[in-house]
Amino acid sequence: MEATVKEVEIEKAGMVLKLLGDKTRLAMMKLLEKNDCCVCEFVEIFQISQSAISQHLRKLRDVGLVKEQRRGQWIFYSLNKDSETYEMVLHILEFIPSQDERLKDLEKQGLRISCN
Amino acid sequence: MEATVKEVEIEKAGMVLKLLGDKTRLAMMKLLEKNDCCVCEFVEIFQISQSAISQHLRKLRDVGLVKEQRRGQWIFYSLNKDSETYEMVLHILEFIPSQDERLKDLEKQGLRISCN
DNA sequence: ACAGCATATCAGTATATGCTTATATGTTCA
DNA sequence: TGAACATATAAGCATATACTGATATGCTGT
Repeated sequence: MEATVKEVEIEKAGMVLKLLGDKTRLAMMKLLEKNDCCVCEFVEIFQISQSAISQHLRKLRDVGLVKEQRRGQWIFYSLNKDSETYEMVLHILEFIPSQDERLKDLEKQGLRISCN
Repeated sequence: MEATVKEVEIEKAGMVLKLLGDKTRLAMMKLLEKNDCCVCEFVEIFQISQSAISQHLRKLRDVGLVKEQRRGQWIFYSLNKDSETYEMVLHILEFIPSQDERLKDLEKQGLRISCN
C-alpha cells in the first residue's frame, strides 16, 4: 500500500512535464538531482551554446524547479526542494538513468576543475 | 526503502514527458487511468474539434501509451499496460487530481449514453 | 579602473506544435 | 445499397520552441 502523494494542480503539472519533456532539460535535472552544477559545466556537457543553456535554466527557474546560488564568479544551480512539485519531480527522475557519466567525462578532461 | 524502479531510456522518457506536457493529453491519460473512453466522449469533455482529439490520441498511440479497441462503431482507448513506460506513467498520474468529474458531468447531460 | 571570465538577455530564424476546416475511411442498420 | 454516424487523415495557419550570434551585465584580481 503506497502512501498518498502530494497532488499537483493539472495546469501546474502540465507545465512541469512540458519542461521535463526536453531531453536537454531532463538530463540537466537528473544531473542536479545528485550534484549542484554551474552553467559552464552544462555548456561542456551538452555541447550547445552558453546562451541556450542559460535559457533552459531560466525556464526551469521560472517554474520553480531549480534555484541559483552565486559563488563568486560562478552561479551554481540546484533542485529547489521547496517547490510544490518537488516530490513529483523526484519520482519522475527515479526513472531516468543516471547521467553522472557525463560529469565524470568532464573531470577526465579536466574541464570541471575550472569552477570547483 | 523503495523498491527499484524500471528505468526508461532518457530519449524515450523525454518523448513520454513531452506528450504528457500538454494539458489536454494529460487529462486524457488521467481519465484513461480509471476508465476506457471513446473519441466522442473526449470531444464532449474537452470542447475541441473531433479532429484535434483524434490527433492527440494518435500521438499517444504512436509512442505506445494507449491502445485502441474497436467496439462496433466506436473505438475505445485505454492505457497500454504493456508499454515499457507504463510504470513511469502510472507514477506520474498519481500526482494528477482525478478528472472523473468531467465524465460525471457528461453523464448528467446524458451525453455519455451514446457510446455506452 | 580595467581586462578577463561567467552568465544573462536580445534579436532573429527554422522547426515543431496544436488547432481548424474539409474530406476520406470505416461501421451499422434499414 | 445508401444514409447516418464515428473516427482518421490532409492541408493550412498561428503560435511556441530551441537554437545561434551579438551584446549587456556582473564579478574578480591586478
